[in-house]
Amino acid sequence: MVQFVHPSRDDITLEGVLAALSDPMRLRIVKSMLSQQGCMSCTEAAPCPDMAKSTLSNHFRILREAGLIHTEKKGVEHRNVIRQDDIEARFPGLLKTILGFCDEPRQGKA
Amino acid sequence: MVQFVHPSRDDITLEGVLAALSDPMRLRIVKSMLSQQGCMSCTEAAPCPDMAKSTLSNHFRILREAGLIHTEKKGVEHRNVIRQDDIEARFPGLLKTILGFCDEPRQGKA
DNA sequence: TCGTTAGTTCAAAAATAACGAACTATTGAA
DNA sequence: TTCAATAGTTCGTTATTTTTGAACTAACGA
Repeated sequence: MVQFVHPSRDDITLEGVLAALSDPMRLRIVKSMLSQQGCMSCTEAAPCPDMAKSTLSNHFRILREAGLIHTEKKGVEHRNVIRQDDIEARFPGLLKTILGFCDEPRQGKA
Repeated sequence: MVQFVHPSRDDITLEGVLAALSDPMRLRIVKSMLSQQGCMSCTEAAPCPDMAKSTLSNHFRILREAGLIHTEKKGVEHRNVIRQDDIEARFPGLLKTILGFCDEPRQGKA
């Protein structure tokens, strides 16, 4: 039985959030979850199709333990939601600021 | 003769900046440089005194190559300045947002 | 010139991340 | 109920990144 570890709002740290977002793949995951604004399964939010399941699972665990997403089991899949309110309460504007730049599709040289 | 690699303003990438700032030590370095608002030698900006010189040097190289700091040789030491204008031009508000939260000394459980 | 200081480079050790294989849990169909 | 399929996790190994100490360079001062 899988137990998900979710930090409480106050246990969300800046370094944890930054570390979680410093990975291009995780940045994309969060970005797609933000634009979706609803639950997404791990596979739905996968940043690229050819990523190993275990790697993807690990990325979600890191995002989860950093407090960026909330995961709960729903049937055969896991529903992930971005913890936008908690992060906003903890670090107002941070997510919007970071992901806002991420929205520019490409910047100069690819 | 040491040649420093500094990306031009437009070559500064979000992921590079986030990756550079995702390390607690580098975050502290940048933080102290921001509060100082002037040149700092590597040793002056060292986040902890017991860090190996090579590690410190490596952190500065990462910050430099991410475009966060500018380094130039001045006598026996290296003067590092934060490239605040370039980062602001590239990602307005990012640095202030991120480092602003970093200013809270400690948050809940240490 | 010699010693000291500040920082870099290199190669090896330590820590992290990615992967494939095996596993668990749920669903749906026979 | 049993069997196959699906969605993720966990584990152990490999690959990549970080940290470190040792040796080096460059600038300064006595």
